Formats: sequence, C-alpha cells, structure tokens
Amino acid sequence: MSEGVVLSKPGVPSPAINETHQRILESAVRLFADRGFYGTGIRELAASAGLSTASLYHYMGTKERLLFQIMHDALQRLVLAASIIEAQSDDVRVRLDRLVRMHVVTHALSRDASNVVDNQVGALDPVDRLVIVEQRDAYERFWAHAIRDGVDAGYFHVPDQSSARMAILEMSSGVARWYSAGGKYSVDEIADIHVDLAASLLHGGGTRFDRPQTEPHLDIHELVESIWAIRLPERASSPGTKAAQAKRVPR
Amino acid sequence: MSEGVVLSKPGVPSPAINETHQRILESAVRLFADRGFYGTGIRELAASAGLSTASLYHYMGTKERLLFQIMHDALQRLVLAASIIEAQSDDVRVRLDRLVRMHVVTHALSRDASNVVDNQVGALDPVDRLVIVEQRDAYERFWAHAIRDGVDAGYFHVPDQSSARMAILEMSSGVARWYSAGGKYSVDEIADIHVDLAASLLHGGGTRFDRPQTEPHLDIHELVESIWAIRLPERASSPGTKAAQAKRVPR
DNA sequence: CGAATACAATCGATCGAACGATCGGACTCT
DNA sequence: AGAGTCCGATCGTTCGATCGATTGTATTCG
Repeated sequence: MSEGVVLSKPGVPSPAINETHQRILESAVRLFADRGFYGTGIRELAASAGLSTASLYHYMGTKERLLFQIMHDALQRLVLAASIIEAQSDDVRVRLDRLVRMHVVTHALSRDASNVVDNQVGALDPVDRLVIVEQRDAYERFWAHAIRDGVDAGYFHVPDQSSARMAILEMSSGVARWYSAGGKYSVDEIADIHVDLAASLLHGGGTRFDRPQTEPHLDIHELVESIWAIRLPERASSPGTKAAQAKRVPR
Repeated sequence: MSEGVVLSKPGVPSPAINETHQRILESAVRLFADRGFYGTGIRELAASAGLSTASLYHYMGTKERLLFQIMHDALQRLVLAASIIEAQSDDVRVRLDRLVRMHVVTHALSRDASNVVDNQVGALDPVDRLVIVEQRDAYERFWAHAIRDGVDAGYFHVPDQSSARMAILEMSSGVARWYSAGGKYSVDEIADIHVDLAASLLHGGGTRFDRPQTEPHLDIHELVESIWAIRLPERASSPGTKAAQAKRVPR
C-alpha cells in the first residue's frame, strides 16, 4: 500500500536559493498570514528572519516581490497536484474526492501560505496580480471540469455549476481559517468530513459516493508530501479513522 | 403579500451622528474592504469623504475606533436579523432556509461591510477584538442551534455539526468575495441556489426541503430592508425566479 | 604554494516619503 | 455667546528602500 502511481519526482523545488532565503520565506508567510501584507513592516520581517533590513533586500528584491514569490510558489504546487489527480483518476467521483482531500489537507497543513494566497491578492501590484489570478483560475478550472464531467455523467446534480464550485472551494478553503493542530479532529478526519459534505452538496439529494473499487491507487498523503516536501502525520487507519467512520451518515 | 409578521421597527439605527459622519463611514467601509485596514491611509480616507484629516478625527476618534464601529454595527444587524428569524420560524427547515437567505442577500448587497467583518478582525486591538469575536460567536450560535435542532428532529444528517456549520457559513460568506451586481444571476437567484446547496449539504443524501406551507409568513426582503435600511431590487416572481426554478434539481 | 581576484552575504547609517495624530484658530449656525 | 463643524500647519514616528563598507569564502593566477 505504500507505492503509489505517482511520477518519479513531481515535487516543486523550493524557490529559496539557500537556507537564509528559506528562513525569510517562512517568516514572511507567517507574518503576512498573521498581520497581512501592509500590516507587516520590513523591520519585523528582518527581525523575524534574524538579519538586518539591508540584508533582507539582498534576497527579497522588494517586499511586494517577496509576496509574489510566496503566492506563485503556493499556487504552482496546487496546480501541479490538481493536474496529477486529474491525470490519474478515471472516475470523476474519485477525482473530486481526491481534489477535496488534497485541498483540505494542504489548507490545514500549509495554513499560513493558504491564507496568504486567499487574502492578500489585493496587495499585489496590477501586473503581478494578473499572473496570480491566472494561476488561481487555472486551478479552479480543474474543479470546474470535474464538476462538469460529473454532471454530464449523471453523477452530480447541482442548481448551478459555478455556484457549486465556489461553494465547495470556499468551504474547503475555510478550513485554513479555523483549523488548529490541537483540535477535535485530525487533518484526515477533517478531510473525510469535507469529502462527505462535498459529496452531499453535489448529489443534491441523490445517493452518496459509491466509489468504484477498481481505481488505480493514488495516495493523497504521498502526493501532498512529495509536492509540498512536508511530512504529514500518520493516519490511524485507512480510509477514514474510526471517529470519522462513526460520524458518517448511514445509507 | 406585502405585510409580514415583522415587528413594528426592528431596524438598527445608523451609528452616524449626521450626514458627514455617514459619508465617512461609507467611504471607510469601501476603502477598508478594497485595500484593507493597514492599506488605507487617513489621507485617502479624508479625501474619499471630502474633508481634511483634522475634520476626520472630529468624527472617527481614531482610525481603529472607526473600524470597530463599522464591524460592530454590521454584526449587530446580523445578530438582530438572526434572532427575529429564530423567533418567527417554527419549523427548523424553514429557519435554516431563512438564515441562509438572509446571510446571502446581505453578503451580496452589503458586500464591502461583510468583507470588512470577515477579513479585518485581526486589525482590531485586543480589547475591541474580544467584543467583535463575541458578537460573531453569538451570530454563529443561531446557526449552531438551527443545525442541532434539525439533526435532533431527524431532518438533517451531517458527519459533524461544527464542520457543517462552518461549511455553510463559509460558502455563503464567499458570496461577498465573488458576487458582482452585473453577473449572471440576481441576488435572489443566488440566495435560492445557496438555500438549495445548504439543504443538500444538510440532508446528506436524503430528501430535500419539503417546506411546510403552514408557516406564518416572514418575508426576508422586508426583514433585510428594514434592518439594513436599504432597498432591495424587486424579485421577479415569488418564490424563486424562473431562471432559478429551471436550474433546480427535479426530484 | 601563497597571493590576488571575484563575488556573495552581511550590516550600520540614513534617505525621503508617508504614516497616524494633534493643535489652535476660523468659520458657521443658532 | 457658545456649541458644533471644519481646516492649514505641523508634530514625532515609522515606512520601504538604498548606500557604502566590511566580512567570509571560493576560484584563479603566477
């Protein structure tokens, strides 16, 4: 169960050129998420990364460039993950399950970066903003196509596809607003719950996900770990922990 | 069909002490929503309201106080609306329908204020933030109780009540992020769609809202208009325009 | 080999601009 | 006369950004 169908090395390399740069990026993500772009001064930024403001400029170019790098990198990973999921999920119900799971897991674990992407677009200068918005649109297209295909195949029934897409994305992104590591549920349980909620939303009163068991294996944990170069907490059992299973609606 | 069961004058009086103050509040809401609290300077604020920075201070106290007034007022209206809905909706399915409708309509029409409430809490000083967070919690409690009552009555089936509440609130608040007046759907159609989506989400694969027709009348248009002191665009037919009706899932 | 060279990394000091906020005084209206 | 409303001028602070200079560390040259 360990070896997935993931390509050899799909990970996005970090944009950092060395360890100091990496430290700056990490500090900036945290501060931008906490206080916002305009609420974060370059002196805070420098102090948080442990160097002078002059040294900071050696790496970041300008403060606005730093924000752009952070958002561009975060979105690039999301797009890559979505494209791999699309390529390796034949059944559209499975595809959507995986999109939701990936989105929720990354929004919980890469909380700060997700919040920066979601809330700080307005702080970008107009040219950079265009690039970022196009990336975000590209990501949303994977969702739009999944929903469209599911409706065409007769699996999904929604009052309006765009609204359904926005609803699922908003509720899944919302996880980054309220999730905290010590909470009632683990990341995987929250992902399970949101897969359930999305399924209900898309079935509009019909039957729930009856997942075909013949799908080739693609482990979302492995995918996220390789693309984000992070280590996820072990999940208790698979798929779905006992707690999440118990909460599930009997059909 | 015009006279609802609404109390005589439930409206929240505007916190503005005169027309100039009102202009300041409106400018501030727009600017804070567009550029954020820290991204808005008092000189922009003054220029946008058509006076000097010195005069600005005559009304707003401090910039932070101005933000607090805006958020407090917006949340007060939401809480009042929710309490009236709770008091006048016997059936829990109707109660949730109305909560969603009210929330979506106000987030579309009072877009800027909603975005300020949703995104600028972090800019408040710790004392003010406590007050605002308590108001927001009070508002969410109406939703929590509605969902709990619906589950207890056997109408709703969700994997987790808190997650379901956050999901519905996030997707409904999301309207304030992407709604624009010239879009494909009218405000009422968007509200209809979200009532549908919330219903699907809460029924978890069961049957949809079969609304009891015996409920005493409470018109959400009237409610919102009186509490927010605004005039909503006329809705084409009632309930639900043709466009929204056509999109609806046949059962 | 050791000296010379090149370049990345760092910082103290400082720039002009914009920031939030305040003052005293000048206009209205009663 | 007195309260309410407005503003020009200006306060001290912080902002994002840049400068010249110094260090550390390879690489090249004689």
